[in-house]
Amino acid sequence: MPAEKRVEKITDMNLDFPQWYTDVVRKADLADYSETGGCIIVRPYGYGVWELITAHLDAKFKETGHENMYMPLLIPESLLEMEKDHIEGFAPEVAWVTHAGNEELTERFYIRPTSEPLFSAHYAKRIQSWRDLPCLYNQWCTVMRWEKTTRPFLRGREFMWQEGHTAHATKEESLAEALMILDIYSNFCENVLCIPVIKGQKTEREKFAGAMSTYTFEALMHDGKALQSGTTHDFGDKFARVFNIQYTDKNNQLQYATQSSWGVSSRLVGAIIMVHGDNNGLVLPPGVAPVQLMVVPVAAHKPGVREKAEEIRARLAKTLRCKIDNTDHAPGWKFAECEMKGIPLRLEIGPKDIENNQCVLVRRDTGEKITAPLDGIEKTATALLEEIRLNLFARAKARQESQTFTAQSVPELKQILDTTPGFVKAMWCGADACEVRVKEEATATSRCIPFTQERVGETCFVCGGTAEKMVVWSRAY
RNA sequence: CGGGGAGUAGCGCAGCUUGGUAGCGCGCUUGGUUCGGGACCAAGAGGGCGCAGGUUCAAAUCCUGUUUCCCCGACCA
Repeated sequence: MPAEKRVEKITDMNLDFPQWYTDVVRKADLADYSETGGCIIVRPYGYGVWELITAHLDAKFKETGHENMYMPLLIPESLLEMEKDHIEGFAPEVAWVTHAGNEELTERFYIRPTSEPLFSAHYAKRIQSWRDLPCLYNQWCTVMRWEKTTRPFLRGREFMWQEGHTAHATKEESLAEALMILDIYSNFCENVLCIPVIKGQKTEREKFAGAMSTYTFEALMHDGKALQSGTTHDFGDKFARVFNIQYTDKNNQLQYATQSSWGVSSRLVGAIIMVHGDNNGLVLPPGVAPVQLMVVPVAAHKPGVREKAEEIRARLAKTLRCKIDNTDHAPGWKFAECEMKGIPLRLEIGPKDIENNQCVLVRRDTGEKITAPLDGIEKTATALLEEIRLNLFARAKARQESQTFTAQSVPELKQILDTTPGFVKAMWCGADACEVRVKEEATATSRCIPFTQERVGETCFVCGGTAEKMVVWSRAY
């Protein structure tokens, strides 16, 4: 009893969400701070989650015809001159390489914040004929953006991501690509990460620097703030005209190629934490849990327990990611640890269970304890993991719906966000000035123009003009 | 970039007001007893106080500069 008081608990998420987030990151051992300012150390457990994310997505990219390749980390300054909007968007956060040893370089290089210029320059060389199209490339790498404020996984100076870059013959094709990838992303988010998302298009103000149109999927975090979880961009021929990416079509006519780019980053790990986590720590969706089931032997010193527990682990390891906790901590410590790390299922087995040829399964999502026969435990565990997956999504979906509102005026939007943060749907006339006013008066930004439109009012909620689109607004990370 | 907070043992903190050469809890090591919700006893190891200057006989403690981290805001791909 006094022992329990000494245990450092994580901060209550309802009292101090940012602190809770940091506590989870560190106590679940996902990441640590590094000696390099603004850059985190991704610990093996956090990297394990990322590896599973990459494995799922990489398979999807390949299924849809994409190939992985790798571009240099450094980009010569000369390429920076080329796409004006793009550069203006990135320039403030670009890090430069100016010296080699003590020698000042004649041409400076910048560390990629994203690789559109390199891919575009490459396409300009490689693409000659309609037969060279499409080019469907992707690279897994890290990028650098010199952020002023950072948060583990959510915003860092260097972060892990994937950037797809494609070139096509027509505007229809580059648009179709951007939309198809958006579906891959959002399906992955919903089915594997169990995070419900709203898909839509970014407004002119919020779109990617240099893009013709940007598509996004937005998720709602536990504290009611939105997280842009990934984006896809259709460039049309904008970059092609700057980089001179031209090909000869079937009619021997010179044409500009069209392009798309798309990316998701290790920010998804942050989304998982903030959507599913609770006051006991992390809650991992089974699909990306490095350990899906932890076997915890109870009274391991008693004859036969350790052996039996190991036997169960070996059986389960054939069908799922499974470990056994053979440390000499007390069982209660191990239980708490499993919870902190978000392991979806815990299997407790002790002398009493062995006597009855059973074990106790504990769900991380509900805390429910289930006594299950050892015979057929593989099937029981697998079925439970599937139930957990469905429940996590259903739970997050219900919360998102309960935190989605509509507003008829900017003061109403502000009032909602000040009291019950979430998504707010409101009609918009399409004018940039109105969007700016929302930002100034309610400190909210447009998250997206959802693909699934509904009319939640008759006129623009800012100016009262003709309502063009329903837009989802919120405060965002 | 603006406002606020903080850097003392691996982690969480106290000590700075009133300078005298660093302490507590957890963790760690060893031995023993334990083991179904963060066990207990005993014996140990470990830091010179973010960094750089300055004042002083003497600096975690005072002064100056600098850096890193956290929170809020601005900015943001």
